[in-house]
Amino acid sequence: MTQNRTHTCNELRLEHIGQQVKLCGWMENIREVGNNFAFVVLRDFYGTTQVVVETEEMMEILRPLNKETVISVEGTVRERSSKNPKLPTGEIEVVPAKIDILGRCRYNELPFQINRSREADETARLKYRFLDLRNPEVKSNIILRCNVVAALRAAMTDHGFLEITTPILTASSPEGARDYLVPSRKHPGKFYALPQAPQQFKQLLMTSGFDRYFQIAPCFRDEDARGDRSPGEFYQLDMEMAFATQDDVFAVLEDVLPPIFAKYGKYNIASPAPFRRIPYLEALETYGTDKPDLRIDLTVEDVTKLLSGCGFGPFEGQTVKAVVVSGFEGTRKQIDKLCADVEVKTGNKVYWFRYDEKGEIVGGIAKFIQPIKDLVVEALTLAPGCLVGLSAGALSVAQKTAGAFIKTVAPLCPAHFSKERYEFCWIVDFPMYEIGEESGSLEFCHNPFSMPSGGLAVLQKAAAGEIDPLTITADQYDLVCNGVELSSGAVRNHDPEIMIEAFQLVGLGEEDVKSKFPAMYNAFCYGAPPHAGIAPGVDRMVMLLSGEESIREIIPFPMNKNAQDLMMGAPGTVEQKQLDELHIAITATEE
RNA sequence: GGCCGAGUAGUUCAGUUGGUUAGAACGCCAGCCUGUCACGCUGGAGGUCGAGGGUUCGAGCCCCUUCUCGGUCGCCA
Repeated sequence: MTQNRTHTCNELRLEHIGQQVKLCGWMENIREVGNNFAFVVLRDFYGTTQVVVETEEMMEILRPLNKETVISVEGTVRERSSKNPKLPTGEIEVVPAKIDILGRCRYNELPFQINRSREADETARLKYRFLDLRNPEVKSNIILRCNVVAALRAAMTDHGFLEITTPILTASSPEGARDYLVPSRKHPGKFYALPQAPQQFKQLLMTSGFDRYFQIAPCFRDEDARGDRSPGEFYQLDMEMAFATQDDVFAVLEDVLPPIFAKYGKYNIASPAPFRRIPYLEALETYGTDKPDLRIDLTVEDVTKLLSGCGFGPFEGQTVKAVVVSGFEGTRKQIDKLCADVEVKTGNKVYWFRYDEKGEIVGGIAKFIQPIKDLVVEALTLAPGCLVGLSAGALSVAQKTAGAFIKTVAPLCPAHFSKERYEFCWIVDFPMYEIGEESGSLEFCHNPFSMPSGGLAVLQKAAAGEIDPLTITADQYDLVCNGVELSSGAVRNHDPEIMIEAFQLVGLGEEDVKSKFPAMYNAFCYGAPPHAGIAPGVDRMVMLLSGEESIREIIPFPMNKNAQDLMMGAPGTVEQKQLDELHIAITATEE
């Protein structure tokens, strides 16, 4: 009995009455109800158990102890005389014969109260994350994450995928995000980089003949944080399949994800396979975004012809988009707030009018709509009692603003927003090229690894001027769930000739391909299989499943917005000797 | 880097038009309490109002600078 606990703090029930047991845990609370009488709540990973201290001998041990001290309690299980039906162990209590102190908590005041840590200041929580994680509510997200990762591993393995780890110390990649660099001791002036993704390695694995690869892969990008984007590092369910088409990749994730979302998610309904597939341009036109939330049944309609000449100044010569919200019951105040919110979010104004219960056009820009009322009612098939949101500007501005309007108005209209579910969709047919905003010339729209739809022939037509390169799409796709972009993937360009042709369209050549992606280009010259893959973000998936709004809630030891680990003190200074070994000279410091 | 918001007790917050000794709740400490379970009751300690400067007879409050945190945009093939 002196060595190990016999039970956890969530195990004892009526059936254990009379047994001698040993429990270990943290003293979560002490309720003294008399001179020689106190209740101690003992907490471990599994739950809590009440310990009753009713002798002077035990009280003497207990009195000097602060909450959160770790103790072991040996004693007898007894039926409570007043039971607590709210607790799984609420029918019993343990009467101690022996209490040992295993780890004393030296402080009688903590940075925050454990069971209310979620209300505490973010900085304090991060600095004392080990205390924050004692809070069962905080801990549960980490447990959820473990379960989800385990389920993903099991499902991928079931589908014949091998988990293969790829290097963490690798070479800097020329495109994409800022790299985290690691100086080389043995090679002065040279650096490793932490991988932004295992992209090239997984493609090399395909070239090596591995048929189905996956990895819960750490990825490192030195970019600024967001609410749903942790700075520095994040995890992806990275996968790649040889001899695979877009449909093959879709089939795997359509099989793997819905059961996991339904089982572990806050909502237990997930859209079944096949997920809806929406071409990129159609998504922008219909939903005003390339990551639509399909739980919302509101869409954007083009009303340029109908309204650009209605006499309302901001519509003149612009693209005008409308969103019809039928059965809108919000107040005028809500409409004003709604429009203000969208304006803040997008930087563009939203206009509106209502087609009220009496069939009158009222509110907002009603004055301009009134004269063409019948046309508008017919074109938008308006029913009495609806709100119409309008946006105007260049095509993409009008689309984006209408999309933001949909997202903002949805929470006000339960009839249009079936919230308690997971709705997946694929965004497909991304354009291969775009005109760069800064350069004004043709650039890769997303990444140069994707196979252009139609392959070499299409690229050659574009090079010959027979088609506009901007019309070329790539076999590239995004996975979107509830308005959150979970992932990008693509059928890869595995053909050196097609790679060179694709690069030539943006004014680069064979030498650029070779110098930017030497290993991959070289490997592809030795016989590469067609292959395709995708890499859904694990952190974002867990956020969706837990319903948390901050990414920090689902990471065991998160960094703050400024990429600092306040608990460990990273980044930190290092000794001069270390710098010397690495041939590094510091040219600027903080403070 | 731009913009928005916040910073007052260990914690979460209030603090009116600039005016007496800066308050509450939780936590902590002490006392009382033999069935609590957000225990209860009584009392107590605890403050560089983020920092610096300015205006004023007088600043938590107004002005300027600055730091920190959060959100957002840029950025994230």
